[in-house]
Amino acid sequence: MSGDRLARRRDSARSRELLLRAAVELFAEKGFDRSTVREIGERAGVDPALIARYFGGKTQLYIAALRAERGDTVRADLLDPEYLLELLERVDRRGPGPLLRAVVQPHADPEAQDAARATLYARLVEPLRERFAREGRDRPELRAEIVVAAFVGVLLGRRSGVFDGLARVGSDDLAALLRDTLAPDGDRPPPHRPE
Amino acid sequence: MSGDRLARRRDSARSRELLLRAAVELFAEKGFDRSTVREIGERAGVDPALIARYFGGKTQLYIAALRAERGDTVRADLLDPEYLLELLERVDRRGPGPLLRAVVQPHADPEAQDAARATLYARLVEPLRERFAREGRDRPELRAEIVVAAFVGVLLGRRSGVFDGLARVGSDDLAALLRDTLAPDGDRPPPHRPE
DNA sequence: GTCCTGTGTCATCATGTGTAGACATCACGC
DNA sequence: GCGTGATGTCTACACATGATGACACAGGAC
Repeated sequence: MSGDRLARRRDSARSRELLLRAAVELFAEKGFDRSTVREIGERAGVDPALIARYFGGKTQLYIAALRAERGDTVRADLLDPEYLLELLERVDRRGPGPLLRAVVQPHADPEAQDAARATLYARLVEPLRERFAREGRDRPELRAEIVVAAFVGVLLGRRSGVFDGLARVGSDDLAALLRDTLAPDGDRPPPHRPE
Repeated sequence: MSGDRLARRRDSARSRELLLRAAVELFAEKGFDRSTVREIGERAGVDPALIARYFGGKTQLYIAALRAERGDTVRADLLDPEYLLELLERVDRRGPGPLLRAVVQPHADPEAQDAARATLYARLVEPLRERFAREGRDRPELRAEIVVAAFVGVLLGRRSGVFDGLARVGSDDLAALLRDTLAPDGDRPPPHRPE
């Protein structure tokens, strides 16, 4: 039983962890395509060949990074003011996770695509759907998807370098504005669509 | 004066045009990174080496594609129901343009990045900003950016293969829902946030 | 000590990429 | 007919990428 020590010279668990952490960062910063295994290895301080050994390949590492990011699952939905602000600030600090990227860019690898889909639903769509259903709104799932997609658009747009104001505004400020525009406040009467 | 004839066997203008059109399509379908000059040439039925000759390189071709897409500039903003629906249907038919991709993913090439920014502002942000300013809302530019980013999120999310319902819903249906959730209806009283 | 398994390092391969240049072929003026 | 510039075609290069396997070495079992 030598696996307990942390500062071992040769420690596969540690190498694995370093790779995973670097992968989360890089996939978040540059997306899956533009991140290279060599760069991940360099940031982790670990030989990139170990990616293949420990994860099986770049795609599997991506999926693992997706799962690792999910670790801090929160039992709240986007329309919860606290959660919204927290999410905004987290993205400010650590950048968007690999998950958010998947929302707007289809993956070539269907396996990665599906992992992203499952994670996204569990973390963001489903809580929102529940809220909408609870509030008795029509088509809760579709509404939840729309809000999530819109929200992700704003989050990513903020860092894309394309929007001047969006990049500069503070996260608390933005949170208020977002809830103002995105969130259908409960007190608004349900729109009667003629159909 | 032989440039007038259209069906010439050798016609640089025609080759250029074919390349440009194929580039717009491919950049829209797969994004800048995943599109290769060889594939563009193949789709255009033109030798890819001509890309370098006529445009200077892949990046310059991308910028040209951006400009070409702008051709159908409309004098309307996203909150105009007709324009919204039209945009939705166009994306349905032809996919998101290369422009929309730039909203959520920064480009490696700063020149391309800036071209995307300028085009985006002229086509989408600025009209919305004008509307908001006309309506006397506070921070019209920031609001415009938020709405555009959110809208792009939905458009791209629709095709990312991550959202089930979003991918299936019809564009007219979606347009109604979008105006319902995204658009701050003028008649809605400004929400009084207790804080 | 001597093996032996886990772990790390390195070189290399197969493939795809953008780009450049050499060469061929056409249109057109003379 | 023939040269000349424009246009198109093809090959090759230099490079990056993901993957793989051979080898080196540590660290404990016996």
